Amino acid sequence: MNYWLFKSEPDVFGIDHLMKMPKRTEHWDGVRNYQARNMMRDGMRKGDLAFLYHSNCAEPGIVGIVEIVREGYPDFTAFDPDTKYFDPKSDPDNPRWYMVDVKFKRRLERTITLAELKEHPELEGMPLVRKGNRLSVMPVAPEHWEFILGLE
DNA sequence: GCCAACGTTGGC
DNA sequence: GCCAACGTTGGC
Repeated sequence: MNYWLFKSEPDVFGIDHLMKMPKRTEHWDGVRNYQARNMMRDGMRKGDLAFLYHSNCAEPGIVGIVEIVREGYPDFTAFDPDTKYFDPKSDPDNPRWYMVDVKFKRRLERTITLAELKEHPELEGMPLVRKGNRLSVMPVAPEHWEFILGLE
């Protein structure tokens, strides 16, 4: 089992939106970064767990846990000119972008803020706390996963 | 709203 | 293949 982290903007699609979806499940579309794409297409397995992180908001931080319930498949929003994720270079016969389905597992008892995560030398290796990090999907080392849950 | 950091694009 | 220009992300 592997651990991951998904960023989302709570104003666009946050944990409150996910909780209200049918089966509390939604496809994680719109990722348009090759590193992130590779992780969703090749790395994530059914049953893997991931932190849900809220970015671009008053209190950026980890707010909950989701589970991967469907492994990588083509991101169909790339084929639809009516969506803002449309990418004419993604061919349905050779899709450029992939997504997974995630299911709400639980909220954390409190938001573990980015500021707090940065205070712990144990987490220095995390891409999330590195300056200028812009990856919207990233792996979480098991020891970091456990450590963060211990902060809850 | 500012701006640093980053990924992508495209000219050469 | 290099690299400057550009657009975007995201913390503050």
